[in-house]
Amino acid sequence: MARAPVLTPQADDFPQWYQDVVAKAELAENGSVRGTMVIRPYAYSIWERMQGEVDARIKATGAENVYFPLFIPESHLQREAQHVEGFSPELAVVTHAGGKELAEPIVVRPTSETVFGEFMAKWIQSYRDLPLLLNQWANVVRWELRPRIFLRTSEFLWQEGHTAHASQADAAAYARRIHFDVYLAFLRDVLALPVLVGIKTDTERFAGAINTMTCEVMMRDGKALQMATSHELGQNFARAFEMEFSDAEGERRLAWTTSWGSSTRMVGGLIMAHGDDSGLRVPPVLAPIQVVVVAVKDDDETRPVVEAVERELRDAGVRVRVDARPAGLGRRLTEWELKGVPVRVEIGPRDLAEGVVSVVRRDTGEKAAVPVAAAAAAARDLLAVVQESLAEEARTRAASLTREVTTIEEALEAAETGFARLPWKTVGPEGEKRLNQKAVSVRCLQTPDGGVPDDADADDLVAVVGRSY
RNA sequence: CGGGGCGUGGCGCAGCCUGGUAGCGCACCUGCUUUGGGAGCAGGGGGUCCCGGGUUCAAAUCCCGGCGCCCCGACCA
Repeated sequence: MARAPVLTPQADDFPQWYQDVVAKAELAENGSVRGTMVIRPYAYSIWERMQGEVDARIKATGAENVYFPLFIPESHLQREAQHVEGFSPELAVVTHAGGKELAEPIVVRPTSETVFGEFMAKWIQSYRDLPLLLNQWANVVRWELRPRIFLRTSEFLWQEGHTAHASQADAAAYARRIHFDVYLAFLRDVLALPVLVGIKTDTERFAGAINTMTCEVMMRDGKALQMATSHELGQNFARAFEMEFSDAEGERRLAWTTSWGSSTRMVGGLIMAHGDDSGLRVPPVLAPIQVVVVAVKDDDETRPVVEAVERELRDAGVRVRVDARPAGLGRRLTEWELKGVPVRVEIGPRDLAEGVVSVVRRDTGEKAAVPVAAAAAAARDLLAVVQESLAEEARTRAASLTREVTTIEEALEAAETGFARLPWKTVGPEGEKRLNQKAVSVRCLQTPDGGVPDDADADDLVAVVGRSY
């Protein structure tokens, strides 16, 4: 049956499609201050699911949650030279409070390396205090030139981890553990995304870091989105904040620190990596609502069946929602499609007369008539199928839009539709500049087998280049 | 900062050129009928026309000056 298009088709205008989804699926709206956003209940529930999954993985690495203040003295930020330089253009600064001008301006945190540095320095006296593994869930503010809802907002929500270690090797190993066991695992297993892991080039590296690792994901329009980063900060922040400890031999030594973060940007990535012309497609493992049971008509015949299927699903541990609202059926189905609920069970008189219900997959639209008694099990079993199918589709798409090339010219051409892979030594800082002039960037450097390089100067590094958000 | 566009009920827009009762679609409220893909009919409510000044008998409309927002590029999770 022909359905009126609800959204601007992706092929017509991808950015417009994105805005349409955000609005029509009731995910978020612009706030009253430029660049800010109001996150609506459904998107927030997705974020809460992300938080839960990421938080559990962070804690499994041994880190503990804390909370640090929103305000940072301006002088703090200036303690690490590259750090200030990197962030000062996008700072929001408080100059007045309590009705008068402040003696020292207060910065609204754009990230918290500096405050964490100050306090971690106080808490670390001995090698026995190391490693110190902290994480916080917070909001940060960066006055971006061009805001885009979820992808780049002036204020956003994230988690930022800050750790201190006794040796560079330990810091490096921990940063990698976070990168693989938290970020890569979450993006791959929960968000069903194909992830490129690698390191950033000098120009793309975090301000103040000696090494930045990234998780890059291709969106459906072929552009890249950085979905999480982990930094080795060397001793730069430890030095700036005098983070010293006595080692086993009684020698005073400087700690090695890391920081790592992932943000509400991931919601935007989820939308753009899996969404189709009918709206969001939320992977079942993540979905706040995994199955929606729709009563075609809320009458005495369907109600008991709806309730039975709901109970059975709930008992099976499925996150289920019943929709027996009086609104027209078409409107309701459209809404659940926009919101990307992975599986729908439709229960109505026509099916019930034959003892069946309809079980529908959101990812493919495939519809099956299933006997009432088997409905809940069928819906539940579909969750794993949809999860894998979304993952496979994203994998295939990314692979088909990635080309192995040998020259900058070819890379530029490939970047018009997706990614290009080529030897880093044929790009180099000069080639990187040329790419940048055409709005193409080096997303990451990988080992030939797609791993994270341990040696940034290795001869055989592969550069993955593309356009990005 | 450069380039485009736009400010008119909650949302999307028309009206402006050529000044004269503020309009349409969606949404909302009430009732009835409906419910297998954005329901139908009937009735109803809701407006500092971005702000300030000017011209005029009369300004959403013309003139001057502000402000704000959105989109496309350079900076970034």
